[in-house]
Amino acid sequence: MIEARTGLSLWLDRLLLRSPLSEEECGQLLALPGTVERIRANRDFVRLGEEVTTCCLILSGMAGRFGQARNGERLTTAIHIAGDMADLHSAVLPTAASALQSLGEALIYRVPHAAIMDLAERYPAIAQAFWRDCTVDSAVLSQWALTNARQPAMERIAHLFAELGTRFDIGEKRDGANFEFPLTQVQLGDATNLTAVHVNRMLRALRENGVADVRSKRVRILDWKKLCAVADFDDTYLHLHRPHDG
Amino acid sequence: MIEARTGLSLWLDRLLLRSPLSEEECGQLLALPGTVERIRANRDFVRLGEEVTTCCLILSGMAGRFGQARNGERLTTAIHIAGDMADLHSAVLPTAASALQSLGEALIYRVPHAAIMDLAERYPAIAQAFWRDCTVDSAVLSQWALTNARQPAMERIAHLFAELGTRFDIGEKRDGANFEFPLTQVQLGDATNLTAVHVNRMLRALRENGVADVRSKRVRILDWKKLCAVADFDDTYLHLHRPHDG
DNA sequence: CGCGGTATTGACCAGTCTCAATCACGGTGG
DNA sequence: CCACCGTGATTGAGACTGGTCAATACCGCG
Repeated sequence: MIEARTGLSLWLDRLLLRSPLSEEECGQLLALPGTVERIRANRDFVRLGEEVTTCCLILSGMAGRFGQARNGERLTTAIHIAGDMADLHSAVLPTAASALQSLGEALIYRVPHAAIMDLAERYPAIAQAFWRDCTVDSAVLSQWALTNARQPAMERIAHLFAELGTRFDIGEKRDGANFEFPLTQVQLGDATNLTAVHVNRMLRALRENGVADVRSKRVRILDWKKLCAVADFDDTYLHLHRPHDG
Repeated sequence: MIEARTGLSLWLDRLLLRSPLSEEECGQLLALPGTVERIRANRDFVRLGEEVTTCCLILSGMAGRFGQARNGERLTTAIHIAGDMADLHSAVLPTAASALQSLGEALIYRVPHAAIMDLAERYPAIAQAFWRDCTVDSAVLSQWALTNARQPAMERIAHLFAELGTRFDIGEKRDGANFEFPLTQVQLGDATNLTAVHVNRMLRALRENGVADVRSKRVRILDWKKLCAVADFDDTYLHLHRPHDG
């Protein structure tokens, strides 16, 4: 279970960025029980409307959260990377309003709601940290909605890359300017509300303008400044910087 | 302060739909301190990026939550009615990521974060209720994003009316098929991601098809069945029905 | 080596936006 | 009591972003 431990600690690091927790509380969080599960590429591992009893921590790979219209069209509303508790919200709202799909192959750690809620009940600071984390998620979603609604196609795609790059840059040795990106162009379209055809055209434009090169499941950001300018990107909404220190 | 008491009790009713709370806990919630404030029509009363120290309970009127792109364009991400704690999330994330604007004239009750967090710390069940409520808000936002992204103009507008009608129908004598709606067509466009011109054309179409009549700050739903069909509306995402009773 | 899924490109189409003119209505001052 | 004014509503004509349809190329894998 070394994998799970690493994932929990990644997650804890992120919680600590936003909420102060005592030694004891950290220990309790790192000791959360669960089971590791390997998810094959592009599989739904939480289905829409399902009654869920666990939260899913991403250990490796990526996962998309998405909603679905009655005609079956999907819209990805969040992309989760290793160290994200993808559906912490399900602990208080177990009927999945949005589903989860692996993007490429992924490894997850399923933590029972019971264990999560038990900690929340016994440690007010942990409850607050959970609440806050869900709130940040919601802020990210709100930005996502704004970008998808108000920006043209290229800006939307650029924004997604800028967001992911920034998140990869935090707290790890991963390179925010060159990261694995296992989404197909269709999936990228689901996230940016575009057709695969148009995604393709925009990726070409981004490459030709020397902004970013997306190829063979990998994003290479060529010019971070240009990317942020194109994307109208400002990372404050991600709340990845401690409010009261350096 | 009779007004404030009524608003708090409306809010409590909604909390109780989703979370069980003891007599004592209900009493504590109803006793939350705060100050009543009258907001003139179409005024921002929480500005973007501002450090907030209170949560705003809507006592009467309507308020819009919105995000803003750097070019100043707004996107309304939620519409709040009387009895909604519009920015409960600000209690754990005081830097306003989205602003609040009165839609028409409104009356609000500002509750200090300190009082909210104090209750959350002393009563785990209250903390959980708050967390759950923010999560429902997030689910609503997610549906909003899906609708705005994937549905054509008329469906989006219809969906908004269906959602509001449903929310008005709960727990009060207000009529969900005929309610005050003080938004201008520009503001309605901000919420549905359309221009005022196109909103106007779609409202006409809704009227001509006998679905809904929107005129002089009032929505009249002519045919609820048709409206839901047009809107592809399903109210489960609002979580307005108690999970375990009738 | 062939197959299935993915990527790429082109030609054309459609929903929504933009620009612009006109209308309706509530409030104000004379 | 009425002319005036400003905001919001309504309507038309034309432009543009992104979607649809369709053909072809690529690539990993059995």
